[in-house]
Amino acid sequence: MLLSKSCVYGLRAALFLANQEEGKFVPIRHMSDKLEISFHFLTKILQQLTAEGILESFKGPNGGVRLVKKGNEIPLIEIVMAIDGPQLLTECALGLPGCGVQNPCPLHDKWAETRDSIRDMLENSTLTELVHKGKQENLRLTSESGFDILFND
Amino acid sequence: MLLSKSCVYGLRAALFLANQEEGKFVPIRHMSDKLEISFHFLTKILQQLTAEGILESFKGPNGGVRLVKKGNEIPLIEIVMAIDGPQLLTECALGLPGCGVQNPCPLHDKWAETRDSIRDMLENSTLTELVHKGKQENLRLTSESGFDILFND
DNA sequence: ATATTTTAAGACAAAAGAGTCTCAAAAACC
DNA sequence: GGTTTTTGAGACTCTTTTGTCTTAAAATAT
Repeated sequence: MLLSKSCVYGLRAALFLANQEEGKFVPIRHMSDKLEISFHFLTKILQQLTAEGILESFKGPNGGVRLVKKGNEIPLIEIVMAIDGPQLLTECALGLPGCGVQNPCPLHDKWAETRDSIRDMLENSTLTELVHKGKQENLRLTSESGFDILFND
Repeated sequence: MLLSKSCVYGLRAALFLANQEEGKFVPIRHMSDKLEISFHFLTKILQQLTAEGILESFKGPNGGVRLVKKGNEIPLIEIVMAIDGPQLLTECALGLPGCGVQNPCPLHDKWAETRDSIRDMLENSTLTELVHKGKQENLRLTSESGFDILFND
């Protein structure tokens, strides 16, 4: 698996937030319902994103979480780094510690190329970009429903 | 993590075998010592490769395992598919079941591209190719030693 | 103040991945 | 036949990931 489940849930939630009215706090319970993710689990994941400064949270009635920056300023890589850490883009494909240009494994060069294309994808896709694409084509954010679920309450 | 640890160990062992005299059975104990992988764990992994028809095994003195095909006929993807299965190259990046051209998630197109570049790398690198590269430049197959460990007994 | 709504924190449980161990089965050698 | 060397199969343990639950703390409203 490329991304952990936590990371995937974090990405889905971030896309959800990027589709909301800017600056509005959205309750995690609402997101967990819409995105079909366990409330407590999602809470834990979003706490990480809050700790990393990607989200802001507010307690109490009308509280919730929201993006600190605008969605078009947040590439996917930020979410991935915050949750899964840099391993995906730094680790040796053969698992050898300290593999790098100086002391490579036989796969190093080829893997470095592939890794760069993963990095590029994650750096060059912003939340807003994917939300627009998703809305235009009514693509899916859950196993069943498309982006429209984010509106019909 | 892109590949599971089992898969990485399987790849290292396959490279080791591709560097041995063709047709010779190599005891797993010998490989586990050289590659610094737990004997029992490596045994279990290589049993999978045997079950998948990538290795042949032979019991008793002078027994061991060997590659069924020549190393230059075995791309890395064969080992990866045998151990980790096709998930890496089929699964949706957002974890949505049934994501595909018909019913894509917002990341589908970009991820499909990236995934293709991973597939290409794994399809276009053969064991022999990496062994040659490794021998020429004395690259590493373990955390400490280079390819020369495969010779010095 | 008290009750309600929300996130925060952390204990706990279940499942999957990684790794160890034991015993059986096959082959070779004596 | 018995001993040794090897893989095969499976039970078992440890660790990490995933997921659940409980309680606390902050904010709001009445």
